[in-house]
Amino acid sequence: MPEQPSAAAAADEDLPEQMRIRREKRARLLADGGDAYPVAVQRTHSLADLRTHFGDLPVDTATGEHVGVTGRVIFVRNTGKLCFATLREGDGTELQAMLSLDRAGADALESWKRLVDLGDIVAVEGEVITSKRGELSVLANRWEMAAKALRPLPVSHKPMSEEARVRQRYVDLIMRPQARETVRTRATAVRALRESFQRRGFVEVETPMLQLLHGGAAARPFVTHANALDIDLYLRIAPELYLKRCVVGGIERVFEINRNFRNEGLDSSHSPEFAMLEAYEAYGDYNTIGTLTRELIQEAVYALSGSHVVRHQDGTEFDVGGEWQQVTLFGALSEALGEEVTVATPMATLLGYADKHDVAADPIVGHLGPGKLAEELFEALVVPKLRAPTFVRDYPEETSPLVRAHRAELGLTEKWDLYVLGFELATGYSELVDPVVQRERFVAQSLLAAKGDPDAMRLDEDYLRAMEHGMPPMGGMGMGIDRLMMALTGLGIRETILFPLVRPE
RNA sequence: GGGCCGCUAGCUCAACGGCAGAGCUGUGGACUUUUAAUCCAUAGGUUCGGGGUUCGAGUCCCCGGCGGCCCA
Repeated sequence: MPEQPSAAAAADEDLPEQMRIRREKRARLLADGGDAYPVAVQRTHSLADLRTHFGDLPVDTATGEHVGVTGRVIFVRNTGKLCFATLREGDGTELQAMLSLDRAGADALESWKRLVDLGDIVAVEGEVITSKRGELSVLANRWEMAAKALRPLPVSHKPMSEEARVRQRYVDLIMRPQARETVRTRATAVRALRESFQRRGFVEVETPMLQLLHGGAAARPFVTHANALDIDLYLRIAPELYLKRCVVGGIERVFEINRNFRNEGLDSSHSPEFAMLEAYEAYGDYNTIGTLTRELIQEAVYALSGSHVVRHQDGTEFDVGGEWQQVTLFGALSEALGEEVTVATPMATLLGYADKHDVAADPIVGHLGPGKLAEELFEALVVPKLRAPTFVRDYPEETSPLVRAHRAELGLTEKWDLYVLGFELATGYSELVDPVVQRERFVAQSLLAAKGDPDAMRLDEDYLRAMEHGMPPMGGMGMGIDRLMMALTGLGIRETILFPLVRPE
């Protein structure tokens, strides 16, 4: 590779002073015969190990224990012949390192003061002691750079802007314990979900993300291209139709936790790619799958807090134990309107209520029917009030093309939506398993698509073929993992996703 | 898609149309018990980009970019 020192030097000239100086310190480490990025450093204990083993030492104790520790320097206090630094390691545990003239020697002390910056990762070898102020510390015999940081950290006493946190999550994670906690909370919750499924005999599968036809939900897909086949493919908007194929094949309890992609807007509660849980239970229905959903969430909460009380990072708490409230869509809507509304209520009447309550009928969807309008009224008038977990049951057939007809109520389907904190967390069905009815619903959707509705589903002939082999009665549910995290933490979706999509800088 | 707010030093933020500043960070110095250490000295800017008004624009106007909030 042709070296161009002049160009490199010119680039260095353009750097802010602090970055230039850190590069000079890196060069100095090398010039002194050291290494800014050694392949290995001595690490005998984690900082957490030391905190555990030497938890309660009296002030000004020398233990005689010699250890090697590592950590990122997050705070330094250098005096003439004695230096203090706070080291932080991955799980957030902090420990003080001390360098004294008499223990480490003049050279080590000098190079420490000259070469170590906030943000560097260092290795310190020395004795475990407590300082005169009682702080558990490693008093260094020697120190070594483990990884020189070439960029300064943000100020630790002022919060980073939300944009900076999202765009440079690695910095956010370094700086903010809560950011690291959120990552662990998510991992714990997802693990709890998997364990809950496993205990109930559910099998986890992975179904296609690249699909010839997008289906299983009403949403706009991303389109990509397979060069080998020279055909366009869709990134999946839902795994539903494949999971149901699994049930046809005899995997009677099946679930998947994986990513879906929807080519729609992004805001504080929507991300174009999002993690989704879907589960199907043969010989179940929307009642049993509702119970399963409640238990999954309760067990995840238990894994996090040891109780059924959700604790948000801002301190608010709410209890999700016991049975949850159940209402019907039209029942709750009737109550909110103070007028009896059913699935048979005519369009004109509903439009009157919409007008009276200032709910705008969606102008984009030209095919707006009474069922859709009833749902919009419900979303506007009832949903914001649903704070405690609530199952809203029995949606109009018109808006639920993959759900079977209600066993008792004409024009309704056996579907529930689970609302919590004013947003939709999960949805569950008694699944439609009749291939003839399914074909009719698909055809109707195709007509909508032909009329220009980009959210309408396409006819999936292979899925129908699967159904025609006999699909057992079943309950199914879907839950957004990111939404679940929002419910469990009280955070916005961009905080629960480690690296959400942002516009390029 | 519409409305409002914002974008200034590495970070967080000030600055009536009149010399672009503070704190932290950095740099040089003092300090062997610090905990956002302290003290002295000091450096650091394409004020998001482009155009316009003006004797003079970070500030006013127009266009664009990015972000946030609210509404659809």
